Amino acid sequence: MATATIARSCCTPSCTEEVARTRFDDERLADQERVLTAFADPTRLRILYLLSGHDSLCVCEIEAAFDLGQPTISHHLKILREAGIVTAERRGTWAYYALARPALKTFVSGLEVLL
Amino acid sequence: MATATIARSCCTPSCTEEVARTRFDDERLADQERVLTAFADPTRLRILYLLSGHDSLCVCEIEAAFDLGQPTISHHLKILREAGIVTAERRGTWAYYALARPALKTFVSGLEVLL
DNA sequence: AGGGTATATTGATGGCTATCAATATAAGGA
DNA sequence: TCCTTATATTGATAGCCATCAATATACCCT
Repeated sequence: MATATIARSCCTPSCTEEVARTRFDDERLADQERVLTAFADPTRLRILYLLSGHDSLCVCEIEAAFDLGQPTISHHLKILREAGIVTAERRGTWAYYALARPALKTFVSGLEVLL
Repeated sequence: MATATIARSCCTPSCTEEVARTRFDDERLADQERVLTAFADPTRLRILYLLSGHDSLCVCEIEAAFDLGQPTISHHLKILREAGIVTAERRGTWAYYALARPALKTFVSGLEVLL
């Protein structure tokens, strides 16, 4: 019967070396991180859910769903815009926001490579 | 020929009212937000990518892939653990981390309802 | 042109968090 | 038991960001 060998290092040297040498695709990760940061806020996540139930919504309607000042909502919409996951269209005095579904789909697919 | 009517409000009253009345599933959203917050950090995102390429990794190996102190990596691993997207197993002196793939899958599916 | 409404921007501020240094805990070997 | 190594926790701090008040801009109507 073989005696159980006690490991004297946590992993094989080759694995340790390979992990230590890992280089990341920084540009791709920066994009992904921008979207993730846009998602990772209670208000913005709720805005996205709001938009998912409608073709598009006017800013004043979005405002009405929250107990937050108008500049705050405008700030969040800007972050969502800059992350590329919502679109904004001006019609007269009003601005209409909608999900950028293709970009969202790309983003979710990007996460799936982790699985 | 019909004269173009100028809108005097941004949307239909019924839509505006419905949006204003929107109630969110706060508990579900809190879970989702915890995972999103765990994702939305450069170091943690990279840790997840590292883990995705291996069955499991020892903490000291993860440390070696970053220019950060050991307590900082330990802090990030804790956040990932508490979000439920990685698992930790102690074997002797070492701790091995791995992706919690089922939880990740659930999370990604949760995002897909937005599409 | 002037006034009113909708949205965006700016500036200030409090709270959160990524990081580190120091310390604590856990486990194994002598 | 003592020492060493691996990991976790604690405490302190600097930088970031969500929020608001004030202001600016854009657009429409008269």
